[in-house]
This record gives sequence, C-alpha cells and structure tokens, in this order.
Amino acid sequence: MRALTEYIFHYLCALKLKDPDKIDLIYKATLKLVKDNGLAALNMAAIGKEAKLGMGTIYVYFKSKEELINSLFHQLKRMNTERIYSTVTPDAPFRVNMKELFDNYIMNRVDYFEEHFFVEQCSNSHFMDAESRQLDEEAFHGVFGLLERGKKELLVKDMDNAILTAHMMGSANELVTLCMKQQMEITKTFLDEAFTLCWDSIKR
Amino acid sequence: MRALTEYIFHYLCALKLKDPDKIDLIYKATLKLVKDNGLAALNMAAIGKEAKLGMGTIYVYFKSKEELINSLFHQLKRMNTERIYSTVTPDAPFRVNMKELFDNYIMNRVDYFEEHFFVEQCSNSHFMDAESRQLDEEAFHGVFGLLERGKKELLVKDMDNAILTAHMMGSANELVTLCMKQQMEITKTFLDEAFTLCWDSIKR
Amino acid sequence: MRALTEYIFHYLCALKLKDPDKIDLIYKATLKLVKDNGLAALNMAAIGKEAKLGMGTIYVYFKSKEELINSLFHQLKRMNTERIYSTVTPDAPFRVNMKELFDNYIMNRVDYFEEHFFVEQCSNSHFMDAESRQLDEEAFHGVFGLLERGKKELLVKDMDNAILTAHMMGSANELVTLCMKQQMEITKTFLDEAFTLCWDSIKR
Amino acid sequence: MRALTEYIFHYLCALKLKDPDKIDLIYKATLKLVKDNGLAALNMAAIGKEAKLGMGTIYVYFKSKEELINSLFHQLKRMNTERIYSTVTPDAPFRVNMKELFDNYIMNRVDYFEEHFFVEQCSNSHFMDAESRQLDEEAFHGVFGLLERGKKELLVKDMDNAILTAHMMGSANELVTLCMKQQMEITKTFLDEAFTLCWDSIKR
DNA sequence: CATGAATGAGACTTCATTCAT
DNA sequence: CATGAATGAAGTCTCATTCAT
Repeated sequence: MRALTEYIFHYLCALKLKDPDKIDLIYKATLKLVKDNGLAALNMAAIGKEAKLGMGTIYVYFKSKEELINSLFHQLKRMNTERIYSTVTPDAPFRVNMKELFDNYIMNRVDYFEEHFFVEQCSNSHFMDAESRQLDEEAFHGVFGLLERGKKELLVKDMDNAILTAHMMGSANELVTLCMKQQMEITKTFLDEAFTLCWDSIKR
Repeated sequence: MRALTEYIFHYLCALKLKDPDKIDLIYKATLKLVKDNGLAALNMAAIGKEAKLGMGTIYVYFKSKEELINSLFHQLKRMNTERIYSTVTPDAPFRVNMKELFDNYIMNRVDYFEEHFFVEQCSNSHFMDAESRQLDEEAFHGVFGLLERGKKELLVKDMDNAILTAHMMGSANELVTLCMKQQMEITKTFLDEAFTLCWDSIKR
Repeated sequence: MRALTEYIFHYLCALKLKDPDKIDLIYKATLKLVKDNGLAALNMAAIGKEAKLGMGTIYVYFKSKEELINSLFHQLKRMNTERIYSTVTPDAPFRVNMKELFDNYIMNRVDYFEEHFFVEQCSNSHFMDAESRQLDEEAFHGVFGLLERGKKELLVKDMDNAILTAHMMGSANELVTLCMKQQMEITKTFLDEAFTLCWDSIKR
Repeated sequence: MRALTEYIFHYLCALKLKDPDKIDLIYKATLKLVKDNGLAALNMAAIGKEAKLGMGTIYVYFKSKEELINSLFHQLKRMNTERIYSTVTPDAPFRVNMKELFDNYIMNRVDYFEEHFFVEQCSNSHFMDAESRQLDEEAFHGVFGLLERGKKELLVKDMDNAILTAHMMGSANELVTLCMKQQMEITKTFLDEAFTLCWDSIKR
C-alpha cells in the first residue's frame, strides 16, 4: 500500500527524491577502501565502483572529495561519542560507571575498527577543513564529569581532568592497537586487567 | 663535440662523488614539508625546492619517492630508539631507571615532534613497503627487559609485558599530544604527575 | 500496479499537451543566463532552475542543448528583422525612411541588448548548426532595396549595396557598443549625430 | 661556437632553461584550433597535440587554461596596436595619415584574421580575467590624437572623438567581415571606396 | 653527478542526456 | 507530460619520473 501511495505521489508531483541510502553506500565504500589501501590512495572512481554507483553520482550527494571525507569524519565522531556513553548505567556507583565506560570505549574501538582507522587517517591530513580540525574529541570531554564525581567521593587523585583522561584513553587506544596487531581476541580477562591498570593509576 | 664537452665535464667534476650531506638536506626538507602540509600533500618538486636542490638530484640518492619515504622512516625509527635508551643510568634502582626511561620517552616525542609526526603520517600509508610495515616498535620492546627485572624485584604486577608497555606508552603518547595541542610547556611537575600515574598502575 | 498508476496518471493529466509558455520560459531563462555568465558557462541544469522547470522538461521541448540554442537563435534573428522594418513609414521621402531605419536599428540593439548579446555569443560558436551559419543577416539585406531607391533618386553614391550597408551597420553596432560600455543614455542628439555621419558618407 | 659555449655552460651550471619558442608553439596551436573549432571547443589535450607537446608541458609555461588564454589575448592586443601605428608616416598631411591608418587597420584585420577571430571569441567569454576585461581598445584611443589635429586644421567635424572613432572602426570591422564571408580580395579600389565613405562622414 | 623542462598516466570534477517514477 | 537523480565521457590539472644538457 505504501508503495502504491508513493507511486501515485511521484506521478502527481513528478518528484524524485535523493536516496538517503546512497549516502550510506558511499560511506561504506569509502571506509572499506581506506581500510584496505589508506586514505592517500582513496579516489573517487574507486568509491563509485565499490559502491556500485556511477562516479558522477557521488557528486550528487557531495560537492567534492573533501566534503565527502569531512562529512563522513563528522558523522563518525558523532556516532562514536553516542555509542560510548549510550549504555552507561545512571546512578551506578562510581567505579561501576568507570568500568562500563572503559569497556565500552575499548569494545567500540574494536568493533568499529574500520571507522576509527578512517578517523585516524584523516586527522592531520590536508583534507580536514577548519571545522573538522576543531572537532575536539568529545568522547574525551564526556568523561570529565564522571571524574569530578570520583574526586568528590575521594576516590580519584586530585589531578587535572585532561591529564587523567589522556592517560586512560591513551592507554586504551594503545592496548586496542596491540590486540589488533596480534589478532588477539578481547577477553573478559583482558578488559579486567586493562581496567585494573587504569583504576590503580587514577585512584587516590 | 659531444665527446669534447663530456671530456671537459668529467674533468671538472672528477672525483665528486655522491654527497652524504645532500641526503640530510633532503630528509630535513621532507620533514618540514610533511609537518607543514601533511604527507599526502608532499611532492618531489617541493622537496627539491625546500632542499635547494634540483628535483632530479633527489633521484640520484633515492630510486623513488617511496624509497625516500621508507628510508627516512627507517632512519627515524632507529634514531628514536637510540635516543630513548642512550641516557638510562646502568645499575640504578628499578624505579629510577623507569622514571628516566619515561621522561626520556616523553621529552623525545616533544623535542622531535617533526620526526614523530612524519612517522605517524607514514604508518598505515600506502607508501610503507613490507619491511617498514614489520618494523616493530623497537622502543616498545626495549622496555620488556626492564619490566622483567621489576617483576623479579616484586615491584611490578605480574601481567603480560606487552600490556604493561602498551599501557604506559599509550598514556605517554596521548599526554604529549595533549601538551602539543594546548601548547603547554613540559614542566617537572607534569613529568612527575604523568609518571605517578604510570607507576601506580604497574606497581604491585 | 503499474497499469493502475498509469491509468490514474493519464486520467489526471488528460489533455495536458505541450505547453507553449514553457518554451518562452526556457528562452527567457537562457537569455538571462547567457547575459550574466556568457554562452560557454550555460548549462542545462541552470536553465531548468532559472525557468523553474525540471531539467528533464527542457528535453520535452528541445531535442538537445544545441537544438535549444539554434532554435532561440533563429527566433531572435526573425523577430529582430521584423522589429527593425515594422515601423518604417511607407512612401515617406528617402532620407526620412533612412533615418527611421537607422534609429530603429540602434534603438533595437539597445532595447534588446540581452538578445543581441546572445546572438553575438552564438555566432561562430560550435553550437551553430549548418542552417544557423547560413542565416544571413536579413536585416542587412532589407536595406538594399531602400538604397536602390536612393541611388535612383541620385541621393546615394554609386557603390555596391553590400559595402554601403556594411559601413552603416558596422558604424551603428560599434556606436551602440560604445554607449553600453560607458552606460551612456541614447539621446536624440546622439542619434542625430550618428545619422549625420552615416548620411554624409553615403550621400552623393 | 655559440652552441659549444652553451653546451659547456649547461654542463657547468646544470641549467636547463625554459624554451621561449615553446610559448610560441602553444600560441600558434591555440590560434589554429580556435579558428577551426571556436573557443568553446578548445581543450588542453588538443593544444598539446597540435603543438606536438605533451599536455603537461603547457602547464610548465602557463598556470592554467585561463592564464594561457588571457596571456595570448594580451599579447595579441599589444602586437595589434603596434602594427597599426608602426607604418604611419610622421609629418604627412592629415588626410594622408588618416588614409594610412585606415588602410593599415583594414589590412591588419585581414592579414591577422586568425588573431582577430581569437580576440573576438574571447571578448565577453568567461575566460577573461579582470585585467583583460579592462584592456581598452588601445588602437581605438590612438586615433584620438590624430582626430584632434584634424579638428584644428578645420578638416574634421566638431564631434566627440569616441563617436567619430567608433563610427570608422565599426565600419572598417564590418567591411572586413563582409570581405571574409564572401572571400573577396581586398583591392585598392575597395580600400579607396571604404576610405571615401569614412572621410566623407567625418570631414567638415 | 646535477639540473629542471618535458611527459602522460591518472586524479578530480562537470554536465548533457537518460529514465524510472 | 514532468521531474531530477543517475550516469560516464570528457575536460582540467597534478606530479612522479625521465633525460638531454
């Protein structure tokens, strides 16, 4: 029924709408290609081929290669932050929250490896526009509030939030890199050990 | 006439062999250009101009752009490892050695920012040849021995060295990135705080 | 379902045939765009947008971009000739006719600047088809008859009509260009002076 | 001997100079292609092929297609003005100078048809940069001085120089166009008749 | 050995035209 | 008939590499 209505609607309005799925196809193709060959080897013809679209079609949805890259970059940053904080239990004890966040952060980097690889390749690349360059690691800032609570509960060292956060995130990032290189699976033990290291460092 | 001119030429140029200084000029120019514009924007004409050499001269010393980049990459990796371990006091107590190493590592990333930036841009780029890709983080491995000693002295947690090292190096890297972004100067206090975090995490 | 929707569609659209107004909309849009950006920058998408029509609609009325341009070119040439000769007083004395024609010609180029600009941009362009290339300046030929009369009345030099006409029209064209460049208004004095020059040259 | 010296010089200085002849080759190729196919059909690959140069070579001498076109445009305007005034007899009587100038102007348009065709195709095209657009018809202005003298000698009507000049040049341009279309040869008679028309119009 | 002009493959982008709706 | 998303050929331009000098 839906289809019929749309059919009639299109005839009457002679409308042909941009297909939002195409954007996703283009994004997917871009991520795969960057994962396989790196950002510097990315080219529009390959994206078209990979997405099974004409090369020109990409330009219906994006003004330029640069815009496509920046647009995807923004989208990934946004979704990343959402995912990390989405499953944190409200009102749980501080250490429980911290552990949830830490596990989320790590699993997120593993499960969305392609996406993080793209983001890293883009950072500092000449493709980044002014806005993208300023896109602070929001995920970074989100943890500040939690740390403040930890300090109030006398659980966390009285150090600058930026330093505490950088320490933990740097640790988490490098640990994930290690796992990926060695094609290690992320076990509960690994997550617990990694968190122990972080907890022991920040705890008062 | 051809013979004559070649004769004159060879006479004048006699004994002037490949000039090792030129390689340095080329390396320096490359590092500066990548720092300023990113690896993807690097091109041979610009390197020649920056190094005040003809573009063709670069091909006397390097077979191709790829070889130049990989060659510089190797050299930086080698020198980096050397620098980090060079000033560590032999036979000092474990914690003293650890602190020295940690401080060296951080200061090294700050003082040789251009070099590290280049290395990061290269990693995962399509320029890296097979050998470069395998170039393990030697600096990474060097700390393993020290950690073993720490474990024997019952000072360090009984965890996998790779995990302990990744934790500390990831932390250090991210902390340096934080400083560079905020154009913060590296104070003694900062180094001490950063080390405290690491020490508390690995100590038994 | 296809059949159903087509049935509905045809019912609703019944009797709605090609709309001649649309052709005018397309012509208007084309003239404006060429005036603003030049013929070489003209594109079908822009015409559709300017005419507030879908790009595909243009292809209902014109087989191709080339046909559109040639069609408009022909139409403008035809209307131009009509306008110039439309208001010439029959049976007036020769010099009166000549003056009327001259004034008409000049005012026509000024009032229909957009149209003449388009014609000039098209002439010699690769868009012109064989027929358009041959479209002789009819306005040019129309004056031949009048000059013949002038010669019979012993008012006009005994020169080739083509030369006399080219002289006058070239003069008129360049004078209008001068006015447009300097955004000069066309005064009666200007028209009289311009005609004086032409008259003095052709008069016996 | 010259060649030998240059040979040695090149060896010693390792210099390879841009070849000024290449610019001429590129200009020539451009003029031919525009004459044959019009400005809008001009493309860089064709220029390279016509000039028997690699397409990239054009970009050694010109930053872009636009720069090439504007550069050639300027050069043609400059050379055109030079040619027109170069052969005018100093201190000849006014009418003699006028005739010389007129004949030069016409013959110049005929002999350098390709060049004038290019200039006309460029005028009002979207290729013209700000400077080119302002490039007033210098040839136009040059005649002003002569007309002033004519007025002082009471030979020329007391009209605005711009109007008098536009009248004559417009006439000359259109007459040449007429000849070219009809593949008429420019005879002395033709030049004399054409000048008679102009002289009669401007003379007091 | 040193140079940089010359080259053309390959990248990005535009746009006339088609076609499903 | 009306629409505009989709397409890919063709255009502009870049740049790693070569080679005559």
